[in-house]
Amino acid sequence: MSVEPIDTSATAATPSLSDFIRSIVAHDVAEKRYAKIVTRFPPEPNGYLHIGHAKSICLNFGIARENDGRCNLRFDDTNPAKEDLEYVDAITTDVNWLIAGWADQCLGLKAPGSTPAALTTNGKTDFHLDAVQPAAGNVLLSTESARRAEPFSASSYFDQLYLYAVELIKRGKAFVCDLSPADTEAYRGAPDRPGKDSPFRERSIAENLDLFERMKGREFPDGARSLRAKIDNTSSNMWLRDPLLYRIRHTAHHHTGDTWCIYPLYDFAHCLSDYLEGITHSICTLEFDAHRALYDWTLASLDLPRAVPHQYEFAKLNLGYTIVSKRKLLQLVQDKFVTGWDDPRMPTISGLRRRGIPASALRRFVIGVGVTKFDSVTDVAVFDHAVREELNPTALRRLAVLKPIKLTLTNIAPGEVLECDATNNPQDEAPTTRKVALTREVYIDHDDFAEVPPPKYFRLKPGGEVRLKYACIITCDEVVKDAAGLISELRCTADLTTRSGGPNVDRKVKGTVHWVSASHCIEAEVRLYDRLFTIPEPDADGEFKKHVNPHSLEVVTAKLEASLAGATADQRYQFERLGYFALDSKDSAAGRLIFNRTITLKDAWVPKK
RNA sequence: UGCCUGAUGGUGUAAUGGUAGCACAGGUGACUUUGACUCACCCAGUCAUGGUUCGAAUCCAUGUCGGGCAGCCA
Repeated sequence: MSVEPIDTSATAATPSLSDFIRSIVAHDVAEKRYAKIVTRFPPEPNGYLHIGHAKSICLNFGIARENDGRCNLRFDDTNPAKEDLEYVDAITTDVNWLIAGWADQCLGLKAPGSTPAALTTNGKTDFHLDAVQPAAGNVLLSTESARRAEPFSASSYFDQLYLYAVELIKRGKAFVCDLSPADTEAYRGAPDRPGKDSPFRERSIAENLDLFERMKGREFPDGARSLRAKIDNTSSNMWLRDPLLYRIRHTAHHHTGDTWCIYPLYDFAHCLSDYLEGITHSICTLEFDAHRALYDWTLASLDLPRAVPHQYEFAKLNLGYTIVSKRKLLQLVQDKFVTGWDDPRMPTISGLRRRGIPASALRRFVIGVGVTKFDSVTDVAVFDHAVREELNPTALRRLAVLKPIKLTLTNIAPGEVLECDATNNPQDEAPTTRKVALTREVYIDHDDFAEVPPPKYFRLKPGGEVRLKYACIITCDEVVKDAAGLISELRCTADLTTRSGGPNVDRKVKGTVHWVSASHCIEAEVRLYDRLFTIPEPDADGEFKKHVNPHSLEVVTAKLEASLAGATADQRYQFERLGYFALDSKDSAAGRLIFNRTITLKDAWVPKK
């Protein structure tokens, strides 16, 4: 990794990223092996995208943008039983959001409704589907653009895939098998024990052709027959033991409807989809390593006329205190541990977005962890750091009190309003300010007062002094309690000579606290999120549900400075001394504001309890 | 007990036979009208054992430990 900051913008110079896959690509570029580098991001629409997919997206789109290439968005939709249009839409939105302003110029889409065109290449019949050059900007989201381009999908290759299967049969490399699923499994053997050939393996080509056509013709029920590759049942690689190519599923597909009752399996569909699109580098995660031999076998067996794609594998992302598995995230949704896929506690792209994480922060993080074949667990602190790095320079500073204690400044008259200048962002080169009202009654945060302070406590205590940020230094004269013994009010004196412009403005006190005027504030719901799991590796024992943090969400009614009434969803705020906050894109409404805490500020002070 | 794959500070990574570097975390201090930010300093590593070589994190051998592979999922 280079020492320069990671490039997360569209216009900045290409970052000097280096990893084993980029080295391979660089080598291929140097050798001029391809006219253009083409990668793809191929999610199955059976769930929402998560932070692990973000790594894959940034790898594939990153390689494309660094090499003036293209990255196709393709739905790997070959299993209608698990897939749904809801997921197609959600994934499309997520990908668009993550790459917007960074790599959308490399996004490969196809013409709406298009399928691979038949052509003759090097004297052979060939199929190819090229990408269209879409309009710039929110390509995937506007209906105008959708008329001109749409994501690729394996299901739009079903005709060609069927033809390739027939070709494999004709070449004696595939056969129709009548073994039941259970028998197929039994015949396959085990990793340390060879499998044995199916009794149907030596059927004639003519019979295979006839049976396969009848499979397609809805003649047989689910599971009755399958199309299998004829490879080697004694191979030490299980995926070479006559793997299935097609199975019968009388299930409607979200895209092709009832047109098909046979569907290709991943290993057959994926390599050929890559080929049809002219993919040069097919990048996937480590668990597909064993499949690479089958990927190569399938393409080689068809004797295709164009250059074939190659598969490379990298280690998927693991993050501390987080689950990164679509299947398990689905369980969290179904079992109501969270409110949905886009719950701000979820590591889904939609959840992170809703929590207020900028796309640039997500990119910064996943690019920063690097690409290797080492199965690692990244510390969440690295993610937190990336988020703060993006938010600190851009977030507007605002005053907000999460858990209010009323404080009366006894030397300020009721109704009197003292205007204070508050800085909008001290990180700006020329910071601007706004006015906040200081009045007789204000709120400070519960955590900023201690009747019995721990050692080294800089905040307010009986008889102690503290600065109200942007206002003045105050002294706590009296702690007023209600009948139950709970603190109901703090009576303090304001030293107005310490205000900005006052003679004693430079007087130093150890602590500075945030505050809001009781009469010039608004109320809002604020959702305080904590990590979803209580241990660093929630699924280490396979029981991640037992480690869900029961305190992952705390909802408070906060007091906010009045200017926040005009808060907008795309603006990020730093509530001073508390953290970064964003309006909830789903539940917040004008007049009923709801903020999500994106992340707390780093807090080096740890009181001893 | 088969095959594939991997191992660099606490964590994530860089170094492609030639000075083991960066980031995060942690620690100490400076600064501070955010206990934030920023700055300075500190901390701490090549899985083991052999071999090749003038020289090994890198190449070879053996071992150890980790991950993956037996869906008609992807």
